[in-house]
Amino acid sequence: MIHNDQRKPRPRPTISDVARLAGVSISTVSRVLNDTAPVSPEVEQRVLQAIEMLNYTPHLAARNLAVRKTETIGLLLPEVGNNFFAPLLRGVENAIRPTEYQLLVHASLRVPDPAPWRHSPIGEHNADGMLVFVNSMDQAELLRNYERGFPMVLLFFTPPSNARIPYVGFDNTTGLCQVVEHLVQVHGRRRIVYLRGPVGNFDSEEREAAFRQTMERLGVPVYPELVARGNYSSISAEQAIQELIERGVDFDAVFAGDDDAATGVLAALRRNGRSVPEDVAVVGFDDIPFSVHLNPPLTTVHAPVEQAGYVAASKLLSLLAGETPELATRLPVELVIRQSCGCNRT
Amino acid sequence: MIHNDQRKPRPRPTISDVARLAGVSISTVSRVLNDTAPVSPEVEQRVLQAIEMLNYTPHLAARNLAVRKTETIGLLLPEVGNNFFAPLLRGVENAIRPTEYQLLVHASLRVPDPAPWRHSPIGEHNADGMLVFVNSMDQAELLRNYERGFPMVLLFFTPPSNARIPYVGFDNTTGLCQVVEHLVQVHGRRRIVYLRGPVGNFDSEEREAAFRQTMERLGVPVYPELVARGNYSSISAEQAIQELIERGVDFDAVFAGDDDAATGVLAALRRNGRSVPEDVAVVGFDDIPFSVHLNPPLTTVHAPVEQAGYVAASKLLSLLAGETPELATRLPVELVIRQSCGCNRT
DNA sequence: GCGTTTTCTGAAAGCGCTTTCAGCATAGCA
DNA sequence: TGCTATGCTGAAAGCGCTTTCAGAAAACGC
Repeated sequence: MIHNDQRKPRPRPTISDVARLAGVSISTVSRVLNDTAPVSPEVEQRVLQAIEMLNYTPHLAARNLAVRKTETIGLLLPEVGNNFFAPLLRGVENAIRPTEYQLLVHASLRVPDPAPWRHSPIGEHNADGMLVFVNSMDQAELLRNYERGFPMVLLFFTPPSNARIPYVGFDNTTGLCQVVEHLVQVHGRRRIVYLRGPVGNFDSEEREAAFRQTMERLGVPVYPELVARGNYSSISAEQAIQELIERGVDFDAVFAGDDDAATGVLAALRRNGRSVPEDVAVVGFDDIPFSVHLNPPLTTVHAPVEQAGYVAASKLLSLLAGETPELATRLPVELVIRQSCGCNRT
Repeated sequence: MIHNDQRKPRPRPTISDVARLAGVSISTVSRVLNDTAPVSPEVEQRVLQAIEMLNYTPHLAARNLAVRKTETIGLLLPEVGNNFFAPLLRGVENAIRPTEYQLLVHASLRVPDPAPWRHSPIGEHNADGMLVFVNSMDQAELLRNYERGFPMVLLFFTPPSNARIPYVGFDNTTGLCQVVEHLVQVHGRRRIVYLRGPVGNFDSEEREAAFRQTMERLGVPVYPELVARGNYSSISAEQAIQELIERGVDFDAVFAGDDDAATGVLAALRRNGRSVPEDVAVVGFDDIPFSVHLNPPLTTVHAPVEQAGYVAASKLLSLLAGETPELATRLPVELVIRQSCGCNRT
């Protein structure tokens, strides 16, 4: 027996269908839908019934057009699949849930559009405001949106100096300071390799500055051959360390850039027979859930990613409510000492 | 000096503004925007210039309303923060990128709306089609959408028997069969604890059935005290194992449900002084990126999550193109043998 | 040179909704 | 009883766009 799977072209019911069935005008239907004006109980009942019968759902695009709001906020990401993307999104969702807002996520991967007039895939044409992740929007467009008064909040980078756009990030400086001090003062490491993040990454640069500054303060030289390029990923970190070892460079500790990179560092070290933390101590940044399960458990700096998402979304929400949230939020990070630095050996 | 940050109420330019500035009608502007009809070069030039000057961007909601398409596809998730959510999203994005479609993501967390007429936060009112993750939409609504002919494809669960909705999932049966055989035939384990997934989870149930079936085929009893409740999370798995140990239950292997759970299992085992894999072998499912970095490296079943996202999105896209994609796709999984089962000891 | 295409353009009708405005009862008040 | 509040409802305008339709101008055919 053939199952009848014809796509029934029965069009979705509109507000007029409901109105007709209920024997009222569309204005009245709209009113019971939105509770914007009193409607007599019996009429309301009829309308509700009609809605039920037709299985009617209002068409959001039409409503948006009429009220000139989209009720959605956008989240622009440079890529997707980053390991701390999940907690970030969770934070954003938590902030948004109690509101009427939807979340529109777009991972750009920067494929520039030939048509000059269609700017970002998400912008004031389809969102009331947006969360902009570092490196997901070029500065020109950022500024253009700002000029227009489009509500935005920045994640993990600061706005150009003349634009007063709220942002949230981590207190990279304190975090780096703590972890470096720990390496140097507690464990006496001096030849510390510094694995950079992606070029142009805000956090990465801030962290490097803090690193150099702290090292200087502690009177430990930053050996040029010990700062290597990474991009916050496991493989690139693994390669970088492999290369250092092959080049015969001597080092007794590595700051991996982030925890993802740290796993790569651990792998490379293990493969080359260097023991952690005896031969070389390794520390990360972020404290992703897996760090505790690494071998050895990773000493790292805990960055409250979920909270960052929550705070950023909250800021945007308050912006949308016409308030003016605090401009800058640097979330505190915390050194979490496990074993990869040399502490807590069993 | 006070920076002037007044939100300039200058309204966004509309197509009429462009038309006026260019000295043409809005129809003409629309035509150059969409290239839907020939426009003389000089006029086109004028329009383009006006667009440029006004920094005009078409209002998507209005366009959507007019063309009766939203150009977005929805992704409905039961929660966010799942560890294989990132690769899934990556797959979906990859499939979508070459198209005009946007991605609207919503993590539900099931807070039922009191208003009966506003169904899902994402549906035919704001998307042309959607990807439905297991447990993110109740069956009634699924069916209602299906009746309406709303394009959907299901992720990791099969539709109710009478609904011909495409879906993609993993070949759980083969995967489980392989891993269990490995445990039993290669390593001679017999008292295997089986950690379930969340109740009502499709994959979980399919896997359990396969587990029992394979065990029977191999002539190994499934001890009731060895099947424990988990929910594909590290903590719950840790608790479950802890409890088994405290109850004095004897076992020599554990199938953890998924890799997240496996980390919990490893932690519990380590804490109780059981060595892996000597005392107990542990295996997972999914092969998330971290599995290789666990201690010991986890033997698991590789599930192509990103591919699942890609395939699902492709199916939806073809549905939207009016084609009829293959109904069911079970992606092949593959046993990846590392050390936690007892192989490859150094 | 005149009808006939062909090319380009604008007027206007919608898309499905909200919202103002006015209208009509009915209730309240004197 | 007449008057103004009050409560409820519908007509109609409009949100910013696309798309038919028809008209004007230019190009073509003979």
